[in-house]
Amino acid sequence: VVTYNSLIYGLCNSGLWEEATKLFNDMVGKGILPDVITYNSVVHGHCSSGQWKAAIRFFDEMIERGLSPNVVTFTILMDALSKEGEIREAHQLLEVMIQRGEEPDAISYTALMDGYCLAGQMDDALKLFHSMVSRGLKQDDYCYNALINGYCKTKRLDEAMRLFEEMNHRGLKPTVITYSTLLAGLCQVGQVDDAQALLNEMIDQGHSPNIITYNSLIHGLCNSGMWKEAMDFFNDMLGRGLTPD
RNA sequence: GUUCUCGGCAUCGAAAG
Repeated sequence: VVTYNSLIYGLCNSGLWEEATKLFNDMVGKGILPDVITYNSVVHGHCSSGQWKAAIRFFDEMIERGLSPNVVTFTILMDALSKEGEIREAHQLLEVMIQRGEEPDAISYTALMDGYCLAGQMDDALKLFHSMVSRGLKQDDYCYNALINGYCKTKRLDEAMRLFEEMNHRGLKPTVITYSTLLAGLCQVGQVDDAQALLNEMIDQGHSPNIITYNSLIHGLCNSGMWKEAMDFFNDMLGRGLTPD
């Protein structure tokens, strides 16, 4: 079943549904029953290509076959709902899983928090962030990044920077994603000097800005009409050997 | 050496809705 799971995961991630279905039937024919991981792979594949109906079809089928959705299954669905902006539904799933005795983990919480962050509902996101502690879950760099992104999107750079410092204090290492998020936020509100300083700090800390980092910077600057500064970063990027896309 | 297979965070675009 591990062999089939690996193959089906790969095929679903590439959107090769026909091939995946063939293997799926193949394994059943050989007496190897798809398990919760098989179904999770298929459901996730459909979710990440926006095929919500198909995802639900497999979710239902899985239950019909007597398999219990686990924390990963629920997180896949919550993540998909969050990204679609159906946060109310996503949050309901969190309640459902708790009622069923499936313990949500940090990944589940981040998926839902990200939904609130993308929707700009920062107080709801914060509530979840705090409830992680009461559930004994560790607040990791992923969930800090999601929150920071939310504050950047809502142009509350003070809060975003506060969280950035908090995560440093707690020994969590900011990643290239953390820096890119903040740089984009700073540029969008016109704090170009702060962005420049942070970029320098990032490099000092041994993180190389990538193409997305520069795209974020340039996009933020152009968005606020600062095309000159954007050109500076563009040249900077070329100087670092990055190829614009 | 957290090691058989599944889930969470950043830019833009396309598709879908």
